[in-house]
Amino acid sequence: MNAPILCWFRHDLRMADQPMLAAAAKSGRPVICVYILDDSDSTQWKHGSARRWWLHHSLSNLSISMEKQKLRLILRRGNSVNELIRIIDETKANSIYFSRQYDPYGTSIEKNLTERLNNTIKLKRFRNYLLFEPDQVLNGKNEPYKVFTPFYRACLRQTTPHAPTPTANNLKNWNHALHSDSLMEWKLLPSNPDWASNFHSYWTPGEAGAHQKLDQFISGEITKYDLLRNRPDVTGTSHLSPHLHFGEISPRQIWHAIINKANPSAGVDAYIRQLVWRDFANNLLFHWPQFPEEPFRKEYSSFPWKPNEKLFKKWQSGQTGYPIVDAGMRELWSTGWMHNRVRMIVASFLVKDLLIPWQQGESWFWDTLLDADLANNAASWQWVAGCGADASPYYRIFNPILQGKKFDPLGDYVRQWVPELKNLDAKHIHSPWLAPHHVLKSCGIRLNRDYPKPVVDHDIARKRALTALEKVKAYKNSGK
DNA sequence: TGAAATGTTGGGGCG
DNA sequence: ACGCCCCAACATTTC
Repeated sequence: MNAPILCWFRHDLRMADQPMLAAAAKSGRPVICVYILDDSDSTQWKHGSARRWWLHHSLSNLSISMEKQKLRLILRRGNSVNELIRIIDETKANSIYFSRQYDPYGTSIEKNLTERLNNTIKLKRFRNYLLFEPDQVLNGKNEPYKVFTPFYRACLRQTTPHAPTPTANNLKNWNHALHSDSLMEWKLLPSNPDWASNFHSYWTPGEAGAHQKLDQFISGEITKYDLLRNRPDVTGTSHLSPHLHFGEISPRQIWHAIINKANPSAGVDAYIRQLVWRDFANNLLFHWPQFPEEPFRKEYSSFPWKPNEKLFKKWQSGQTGYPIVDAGMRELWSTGWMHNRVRMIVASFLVKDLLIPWQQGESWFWDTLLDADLANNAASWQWVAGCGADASPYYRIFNPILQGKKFDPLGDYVRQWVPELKNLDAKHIHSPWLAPHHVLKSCGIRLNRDYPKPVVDHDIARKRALTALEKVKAYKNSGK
């Protein structure tokens, strides 16, 4: 009669706007809260190194929040379905509540669980990772959208995302002995070397940190978001991405907080639009599970990539000789995050100037980004590579010098992350190899010693990329 | 959520 | 003072 409810936490590591907890509280039955670290599948998309750091702190935080309500977070490691069934056996729980995921691995776990349980246990699936459900935003032909803008319009025509669920405060923990791993045993934190030692000065994982970032953003930059979001040299973005990815805050909470607290402005509209991009990426991944591995546009499988470990390492370590690219890659390494404008620039450079397969860049981002999200990562890399669903009609090659001048006009972003160039003036900082000798000398820069010369000449690389593209066109015209 | 190529304009140097 | 050329600076077209 009073069997406990198993509340299975996934990408929703929060207590507020948590419909599964609210529903469990309403039932009056005791709850067992569990998080499972599932490294069992053989895919390459396990938690990346940076995400493991975040996960550790997020779980630690969630666990403390739970203790305040006399709840306990059970940690298990292993195959999700096996562990859930094990806990069912150990506790005689008769329901599992959880939030739906949209990635291939998340959905396959849900499917396996449903099959294994075969209706013996009540499964209740909640929806709160996205604003809109990918299987409900469909075009006139009842097909998923492949282009962002129509998708966006269709979303805005839907019912407004409902208000956040009130936080449950009368939950009863199922107080019986139940094994939990200790978080430290999972060794999610890096050591030898601890490359994340500096992350705490940029990030506060956990629900409170998420709301702090949101409040700051709403009372500050949001009204100018449309103007500032492309400027890596100023604080113009919300920095919510890792919090969102781990579900420490839900997109609905963000949506409603913005609508209720911020003055209507072009900045607000632009930000909401970006939130919907997140839905769009998940929509693509949901309907196209191979999205992280294969080009959406088939003809791109004929693109003559030139994998090159040496150049790839220079890109990873921020030693390409293009300051805006190197600044971005070093920001990523130092902080686990990179400004979105710069992500596009470094991605374009890898894929178009170096002709290195986009999947390699995707994997590096997956390992180093705290906000690494399968859908967003795949959609963004495919977009830059030109093989995505929403590709532009022309082949877009970013010019790293022009992008630098345009979006880091004073060079402050470069100075912050490429300190060897910090004395260079704005005129030369995005192309130090073009600076006169006396300028370099007075700034204490010896090219190829203090800072590399460009690993490729952009003008030549650009022409090479256009030539490479001819293969794709020929393949397409040959009728696939 | 580009940028190169091409076209147009207008000011200044200069014969 | 005039016409001519040069070439920034800006606008439009094209991929």
